[in-house]
Amino acid sequence: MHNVRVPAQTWSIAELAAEYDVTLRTIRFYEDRGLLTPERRGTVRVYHPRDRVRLGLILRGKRLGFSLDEIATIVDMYDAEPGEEGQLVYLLDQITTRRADLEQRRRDIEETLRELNEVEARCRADLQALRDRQPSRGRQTAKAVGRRADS
Amino acid sequence: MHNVRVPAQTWSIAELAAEYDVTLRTIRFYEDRGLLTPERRGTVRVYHPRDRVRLGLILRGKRLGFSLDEIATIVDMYDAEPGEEGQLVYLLDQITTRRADLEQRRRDIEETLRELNEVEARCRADLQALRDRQPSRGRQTAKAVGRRADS
DNA sequence: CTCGTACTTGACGCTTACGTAAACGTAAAG
DNA sequence: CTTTACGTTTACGTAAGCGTCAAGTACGAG
Repeated sequence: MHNVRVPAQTWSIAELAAEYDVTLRTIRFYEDRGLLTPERRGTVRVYHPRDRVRLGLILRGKRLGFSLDEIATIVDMYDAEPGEEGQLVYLLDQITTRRADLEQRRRDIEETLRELNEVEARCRADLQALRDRQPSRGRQTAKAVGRRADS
Repeated sequence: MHNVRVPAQTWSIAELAAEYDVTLRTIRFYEDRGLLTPERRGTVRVYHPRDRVRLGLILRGKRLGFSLDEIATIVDMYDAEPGEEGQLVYLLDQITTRRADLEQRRRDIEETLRELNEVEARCRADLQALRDRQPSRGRQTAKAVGRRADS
């Protein structure tokens, strides 16, 4: 089985906080919400690789705009034990839901990016026109008409 | 110029709310935050196509997890008048920032989708194994080991 | 022993994005 | 006139996601 027995590194709360650029308060808050479950040595928290990975997932979830509750269900999917059939079916259902959600977001993002490109093009054109025409004073151009969102 | 003079439809607050499936409260709140500026006929709000488009943009922004403040800057970009050079340069800068943000989100989403696919595959495999082996009772399989996020 | 550093648990505060009444206006229908 | 539908403002409530003290514990260095 080639079991290499890597020392299984651990981290303090401050180390994790520094690495992921969050505050101690935040990490403790996530624990309070059941998203992290560090070991306790006496009163002190000791974070294992598992916790570290989960923190990464949590923060990615946050970047995606999920609520902590949603993140909880997602993260728990990642390291769920196989369990019984009902559990597995439920998990598959959750996956379907999440995927639909993410694909909607992706469509939104791509649409927004396309529109940003248009706005940028208009912007550059205006800038160019402005510089061609009047190197010092600005003036309203006729091309500016009809660009507002009132079509 | 082929100016067709379309009647320029308007909507009541309830109509917009129904169409976009939000509450009246929400729409009024967006107005309070300066995101919408409907016409007033007496005391009553009258929404024009421009407002309708903006509401759509706002809601898409929300789906993407932006705050209303962020959404405000985005939406205002869409129907900004050309203005002076400084304005244009600022706008281009904003566009760059937003684009970077959105592209980060897209990467996050794609990574998450890939991982969801993996989880799903494992899940289906477990389910299959469970059904092959024990059509009635569930049992823990050896393949279940080492899947948790503690690698 | 004292200091410094890192950690702990409360507990209160704050912002965002609305929900939820309460109380009132207006205009058409019965 | 009363009801009904639809709209209005004002204002307090709330859940999420932390920030920010305050006060105490634990431990190695000097």
